[in-house]
Amino acid sequence: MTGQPTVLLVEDEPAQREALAYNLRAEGFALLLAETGAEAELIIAETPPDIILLDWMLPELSGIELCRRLKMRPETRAIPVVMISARGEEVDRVRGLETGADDYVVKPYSIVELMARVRVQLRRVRPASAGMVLEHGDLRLDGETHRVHRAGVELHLGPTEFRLLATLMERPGRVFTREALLDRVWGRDIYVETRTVDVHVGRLRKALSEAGAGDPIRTVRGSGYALG
Amino acid sequence: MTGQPTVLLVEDEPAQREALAYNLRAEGFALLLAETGAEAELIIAETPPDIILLDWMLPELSGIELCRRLKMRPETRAIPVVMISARGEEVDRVRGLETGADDYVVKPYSIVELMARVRVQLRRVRPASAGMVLEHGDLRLDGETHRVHRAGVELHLGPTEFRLLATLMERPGRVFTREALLDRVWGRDIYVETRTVDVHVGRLRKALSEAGAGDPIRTVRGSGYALG
DNA sequence: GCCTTTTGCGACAGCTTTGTAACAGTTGCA
DNA sequence: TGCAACTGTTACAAAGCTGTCGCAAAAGGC
Repeated sequence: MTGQPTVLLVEDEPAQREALAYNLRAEGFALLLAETGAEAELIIAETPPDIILLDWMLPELSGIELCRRLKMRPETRAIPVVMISARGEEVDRVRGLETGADDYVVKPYSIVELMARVRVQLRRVRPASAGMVLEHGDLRLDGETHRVHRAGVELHLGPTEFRLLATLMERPGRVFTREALLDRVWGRDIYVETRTVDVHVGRLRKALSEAGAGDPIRTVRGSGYALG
Repeated sequence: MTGQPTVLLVEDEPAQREALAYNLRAEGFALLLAETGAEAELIIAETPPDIILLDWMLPELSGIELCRRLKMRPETRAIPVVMISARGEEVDRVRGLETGADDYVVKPYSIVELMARVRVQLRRVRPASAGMVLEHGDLRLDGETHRVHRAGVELHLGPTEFRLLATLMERPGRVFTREALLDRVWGRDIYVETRTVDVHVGRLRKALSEAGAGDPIRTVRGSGYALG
């Protein structure tokens, strides 16, 4: 269906818009631009983007209001919205997320961080494993039915263990650091102890061992974990 | 282990400097700032950074001249320099690299791209960081899976031995002094006995000997060690 | 050949990293 | 409400790795 993901950037200030647009294009995204909330709504109706970058302060229809509207309609609800705000108060962060925004960036923000957040949101919507069937060795993970089999035997995993296994299976053999796993499995801004990863790997191993022999997860001392 | 890498940013225009500085900090780099070439030289002498971001246009001592100077002195030659330029002609690109700059970015540049280039350069200096596959003779080291094979046989290395081998394999034939190895494998600020290197080379040799015949590591009496 | 310097390497104590059970807090649901 | 499943943290033990020492062996120097 699509090549690169489509990003809708809604920002009224020209300088900001150009800087962001430049970096988004350089990242290889297909770009849609809107200066006002109303304009954004038209574009969304016509060409639904994969993700929306939304400035908080907009003339006419404010970003926060637009976001609320989007999250009300079922056909646009699924599109992730990343809010960009000049204000940094905690209140705003909470309010921003309350309106249904999926993530939130406060100026001055790091472009690299923003790009990372965009990528995280995109991964959420079109994750490599969503609807995909991952196979490796005697393992089989179905992203659509959320079922996992080992050597034909179905095994029961909790949500976190499922995502953990899916992440490892996306790139079999590759070593993931605990930080990378926290990032991909738990999410960027959640703070959890590094060691929590170990515990979940342990749980995953236990579940796997009940369906087949041998440990498919490799511990790489000093670095992290890998599949196979 | 090693702390975060130190980046020296030399840029006279405040707006540019602040934007870059912000993004570099957000990436977790330790940051040194200089506004002029002369200032940069002082800082480099005092606290050698891991990498230098250098604006082409600088008052007093121009970026290109500073770069040439740095590449002349042996003690600063190894520090990678990434030039930032306002002009985009091919001529300049070539000239920039001719002066010894390791990479080159033309304004307007994507911050993400710049960061990527910085990381590439850092990886060159700090070994074994990324997913490179190094091969030499019957040896094969995969940075992504952290696996090492000799003549097809997998061998098990501890983290330090792995990094040591990776360092040697990055420049086969080159003789590394014990100090250089301590610097690259153990990290700049850790103090360990010089002789510790010998012990680890010994361990590495032992591990290698279990997978194949012949010692691929050469001892250069009075100097250090080299691969092949 | 003898003496000096340098390197190889076994041994070991101490340390860091990892595995795992236990526990308390949460959430979702009947 | 109570229950069941799941989560994150902690503490402790086990495993594995590290750095240093000491002495033997090797390599030069003369």
